[in-house]
Amino acid sequence: MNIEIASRQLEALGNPTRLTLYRTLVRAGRGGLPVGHVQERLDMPASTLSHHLKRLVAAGLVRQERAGTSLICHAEYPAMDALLGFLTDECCADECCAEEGRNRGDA
Amino acid sequence: MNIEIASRQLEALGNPTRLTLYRTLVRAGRGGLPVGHVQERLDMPASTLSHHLKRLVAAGLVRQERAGTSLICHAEYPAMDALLGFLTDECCADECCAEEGRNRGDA
DNA sequence: AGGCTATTTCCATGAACATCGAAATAGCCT
DNA sequence: AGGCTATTTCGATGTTCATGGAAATAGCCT
Repeated sequence: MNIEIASRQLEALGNPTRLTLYRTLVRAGRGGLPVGHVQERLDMPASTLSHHLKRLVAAGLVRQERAGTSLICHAEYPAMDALLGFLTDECCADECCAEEGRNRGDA
Repeated sequence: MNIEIASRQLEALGNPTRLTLYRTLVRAGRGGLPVGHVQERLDMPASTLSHHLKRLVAAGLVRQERAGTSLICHAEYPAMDALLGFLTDECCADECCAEEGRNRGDA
């Protein structure tokens, strides 16, 4: 993980439509969801959805798997974990945070 | 926390310059860092830095405190925690994730 | 092959973003 | 007030993004 990848992933999530889309996939769990199903659920034009989905895939946050004419979309949980870890990673590293109220591990 | 706020915060972090800036503040810990200090450390024009900082403040991820002519910037840790929580929040909610490999609480 | 469904790519348009120099402001100190 | 430092706002420019209709592609099925 590095700044380039992390910022690209955060940017991908930093749009209401895409964040909603991503959360829909996160909620869907490991089974994933076909594109068409997502489209119905979120009620948006197919081309718009496809663009956003492409961004999420390019960022490595979503994986797609073909199943006949449908494409199943899955949230890439490990990627999300890595991203979350990166954000809290070196918290207070320049200060050596020793107080209990605010550490990176808990909460 | 809601989609609007979360996506705004993620968007704020979704830029390499701003993410670097934010991480610098996260590393700095509760003591914070004056704008000028950040500027020297990241070596960027003051106006550019100011714009990015404003975005982070507007997103609620950074707090600023005046100290004489300097402005001390702090990472808002609670906001980060809330955001991170939001991302993993309803993981698999539509599927009832019961397997051990992938839950929202751990890791 | 022909038809059908699912999804993507092409294209265009308006909006928002990133960057940074120059000028303006805020706050101290004498 | 005058001068000094720290930081922000203004203004301008080029870039990227968001959106969605229309056309193209992918993959099945008969």
